[in-house]
Amino acid sequence: MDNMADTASEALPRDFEALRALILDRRQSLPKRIAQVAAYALDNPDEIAFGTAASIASSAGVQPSTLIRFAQHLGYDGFTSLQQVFRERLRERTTSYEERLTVVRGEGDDDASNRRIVDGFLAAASKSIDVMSRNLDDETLDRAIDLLNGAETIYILARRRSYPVASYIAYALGKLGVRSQLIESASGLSPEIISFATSKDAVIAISFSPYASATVEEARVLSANGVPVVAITDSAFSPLAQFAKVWFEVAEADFGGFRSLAATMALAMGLTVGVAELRRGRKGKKSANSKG
Amino acid sequence: MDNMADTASEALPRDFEALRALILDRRQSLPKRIAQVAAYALDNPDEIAFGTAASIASSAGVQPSTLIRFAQHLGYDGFTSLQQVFRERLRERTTSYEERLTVVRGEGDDDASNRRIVDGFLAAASKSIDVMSRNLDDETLDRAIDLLNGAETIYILARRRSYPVASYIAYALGKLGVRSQLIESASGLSPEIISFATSKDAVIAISFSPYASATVEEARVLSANGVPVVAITDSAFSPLAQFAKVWFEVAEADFGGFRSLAATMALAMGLTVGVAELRRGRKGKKSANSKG
DNA sequence: TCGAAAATGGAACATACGGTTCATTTTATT
DNA sequence: AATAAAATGAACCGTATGTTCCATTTTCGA
Repeated sequence: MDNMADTASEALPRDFEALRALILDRRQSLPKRIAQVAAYALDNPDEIAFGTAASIASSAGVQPSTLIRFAQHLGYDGFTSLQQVFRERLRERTTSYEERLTVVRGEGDDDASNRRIVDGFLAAASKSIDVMSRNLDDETLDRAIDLLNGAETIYILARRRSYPVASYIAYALGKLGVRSQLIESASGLSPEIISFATSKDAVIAISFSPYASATVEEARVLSANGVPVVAITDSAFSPLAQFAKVWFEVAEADFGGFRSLAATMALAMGLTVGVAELRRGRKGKKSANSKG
Repeated sequence: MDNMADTASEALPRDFEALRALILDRRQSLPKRIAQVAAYALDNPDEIAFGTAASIASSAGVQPSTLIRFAQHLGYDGFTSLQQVFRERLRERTTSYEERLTVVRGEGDDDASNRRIVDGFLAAASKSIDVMSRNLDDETLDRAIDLLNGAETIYILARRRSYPVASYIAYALGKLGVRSQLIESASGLSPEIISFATSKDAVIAISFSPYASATVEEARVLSANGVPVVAITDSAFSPLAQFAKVWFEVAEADFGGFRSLAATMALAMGLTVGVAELRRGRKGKKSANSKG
């Protein structure tokens, strides 16, 4: 009773993240069964949101009364008010874009068609991000960044649709103090620039079907010259995948024939900043992060 | 009883989308109060998921018993089983990126730090898209596209961080057969190119704080020469907003000092494709709305 | 206009729910 | 080892919930 008085003085978490932090903070000081509930709650928040005290208790392997004690330990006056927080969490999640889109499609056929177009691109971007978030392989990423970290100059190879990504990488690397060279067609100097690259350098090549022949050819030459290639492409059958030491398969959703660049952009920024981080501070091995 | 027997032969929707389709299908044949509930349910699915029969009925302006009748009309044996579908819908939504991020941060502090960086950019992109989806104004969008539709040549103005967007717009407009001119610093010919623009043309100018002086200056000159400007920027106080006939405020989330481009990209593609659609087929005025 | 059938409102009902209480077990302290 | 304090389990209780039932109103066809 008294030991929960001081905690009641702090405002009770009304949102899930704060509650989560509170639970993790108290984890050590909770009684065994209560801690068991706490762990279950953080692992199965949806169950807490929808289940009944009895069903949750059964799933968590405790008595229903323990749930109430758990809530009271945290300062809530009962299980119900704790449950509200878990429900709010689900409420606040914004509607997914897929869902929103189908809604939009169903209504007004003619008007707001411009809005529908933008929504389409937003949905494509969102989906692409979602897919990448699930499919990206940590180890591939680490290898790519290690490889790029060792390079004196990073050459960036991309044409047409992929070019915006390349220009963003070049911009970011420049801001981060990493030497880089963007290969673009306009200057007409691509062959000369490429001939400077050595095995001490590295290449980021970006190309999606239908693959720009210039990008493929240049990647081939560079690879043959011993310059390691990191490729971002859309398929294992991509010509780029053959020449690459490390390659990422990125599945971008499309809308109206134009594929999103959102996932590729995020990956590109990840590579860029990852290299920059390695070079200052996190040098070599990754370690010594203080806390979360 | 009998008229719902044949519907019971079809499997009952267990997921929300199927339920939604079923309701829309039956909409016409439902009694007035039941239809009222049906409309409320589709408009406030979260309320159905979390509320009690009494609270929902009150919000929808009907008796609790009507809710049960509604569920039974659809073939469910009661309100509770219908509610399950609305709850499943919330359960199935994939975890949001914000949430996923905090989880990642909490666990393994040392390893997978590269992954954390990419996740950060994915989260920033996702958030930006989310915000745009909520804040984008349909009327502004329509005005911008109408304005661009009237242009002989579309000039695209952007430097530094915004340049990737500009290059993508130029690429897309080219593919769609819309005449455009990308203004870039490299050529050193910006002033000459700009001097060709007339009031029959239009400009898309993109700049975020800290605003590239070249972009601002060129937008000023073009605007003074009577060339209408569509601006994409980050604040009402942006210098670009002053010169623009139409301007969009885009709030991009950032990670590690680098702001996302995801929302800006989607908007840019929307403008681009919107104009192209207007020019072929949907030509000129938007009208002829058939229904609501 | 009349009558039957469907729809609706509202009260009554059974029960499943969260919360409380108390006996028992476990833990900590001296 | 003895005792006090905390934690736990399990039965109990009041209430709020979903559901059912019935009287009334509305709708539709003859």
